[in-house]
Amino acid sequence: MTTARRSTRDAIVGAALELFRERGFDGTTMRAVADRAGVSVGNAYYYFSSKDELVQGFYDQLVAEHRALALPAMAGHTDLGERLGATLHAWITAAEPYREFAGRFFAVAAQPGNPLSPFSPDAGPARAAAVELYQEVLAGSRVDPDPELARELPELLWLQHLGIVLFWVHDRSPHAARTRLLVDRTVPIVARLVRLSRLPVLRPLGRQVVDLVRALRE
Amino acid sequence: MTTARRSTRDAIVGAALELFRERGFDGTTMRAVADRAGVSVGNAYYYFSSKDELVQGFYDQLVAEHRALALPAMAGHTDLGERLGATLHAWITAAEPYREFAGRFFAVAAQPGNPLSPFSPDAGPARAAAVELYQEVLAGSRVDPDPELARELPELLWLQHLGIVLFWVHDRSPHAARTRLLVDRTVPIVARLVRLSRLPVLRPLGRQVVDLVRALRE
DNA sequence: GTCTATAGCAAGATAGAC
DNA sequence: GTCTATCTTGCTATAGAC
Repeated sequence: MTTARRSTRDAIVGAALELFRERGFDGTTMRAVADRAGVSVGNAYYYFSSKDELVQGFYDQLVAEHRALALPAMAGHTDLGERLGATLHAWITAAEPYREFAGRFFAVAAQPGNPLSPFSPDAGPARAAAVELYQEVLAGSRVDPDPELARELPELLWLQHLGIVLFWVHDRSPHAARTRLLVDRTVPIVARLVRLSRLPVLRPLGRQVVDLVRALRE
Repeated sequence: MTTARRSTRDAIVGAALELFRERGFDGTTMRAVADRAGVSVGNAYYYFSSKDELVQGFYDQLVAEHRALALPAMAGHTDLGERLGATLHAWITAAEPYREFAGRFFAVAAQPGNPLSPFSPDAGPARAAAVELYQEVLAGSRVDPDPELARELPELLWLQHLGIVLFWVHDRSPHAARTRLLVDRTVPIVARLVRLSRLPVLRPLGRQVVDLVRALRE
């Protein structure tokens, strides 16, 4: 990618992010984005084939900010619940500035076939990075779950993360207070389940969960 | 509501559903809907103030069909897993004809603030009806869960339903085979959890779940 | 209160010249 | 790669018929 291409592209993404924050997603026109970026509408479409695609820039930034916040936040903690809570709260903090239009964005991302969808093949690397973060959450904690379950746990925690995000998208409370409440109440449940997974009565349950995850991955 | 009003409305919804199936949601223009319904564009907007609102017709129809399929399918069964599985499979069957555009539709519905969102106040009645169906699933089954948990169980099962729907939306496998697999694997897990909820080791967990649901309802 | 017809705007997206 | 001009379509407005 030439530097000219790179800088035009960056200018468009930058203008779009500014405008999304100022006026929200719907309030931002492609004309306005092109204007602020100093290019023509046609040129903006040369780089991004739709308005929806513009939010890829937002997405990349958010993932990076989340990681940057989460790693130091859980450093020093060894309790799974604490690490998990720190990671999820870090996400809420990182996403806060984008609340106004993030709802719209995630609705776009949730569309099947959309490259931004966390389940789309295009999102493979981003998804792997997210799962890896939860691997780190687990690695630093002194837990001893059922070994079979342990292998699927990062992915399961990432699924929990997605659920929290989905809730957040619909959360209209100030400072996402309800989502933070959800995190605080959900994390102990998950931590407890992981702890109990070694219990003989729960072993079959754990196996069923593992089988489920594996069956769907094929 | 006069019969004239009713039939015009039905004509518009019918035309929209036909076109959605033929060309998808995006491929269907309001002009085409009005054309096929034999009304003017202005009249279509008189009944439905936006294109999104047209899918309310689809939604209503789907809910009715689901109920009509689910009730006989679980009749005669008393095992919670069987009843739950029958209900969820019934939904997949009812939704099958709309697979092509349903993804787009649910993406619209998932947008916060959208009246079609299952969490919006406008959707209160529809949501209550859905939760009630799961009350019936439970009522006809011989299970004896922890009593506190039992009161929140219909809502929790409805949440499971939403999760399945979310998966289905992204499921591209023929005849939604993967979603059916998910149902078959998830249902025993849920049924087992409900059964185990009386166990002393699991009581605190059940309480945490109940507290969570109640805290978020406020 | 229900409906037609038509004109027109705003904004997402495209075509084709350079 | 970039532009200008144009198209498309969701949606609104208006004026009037019954």
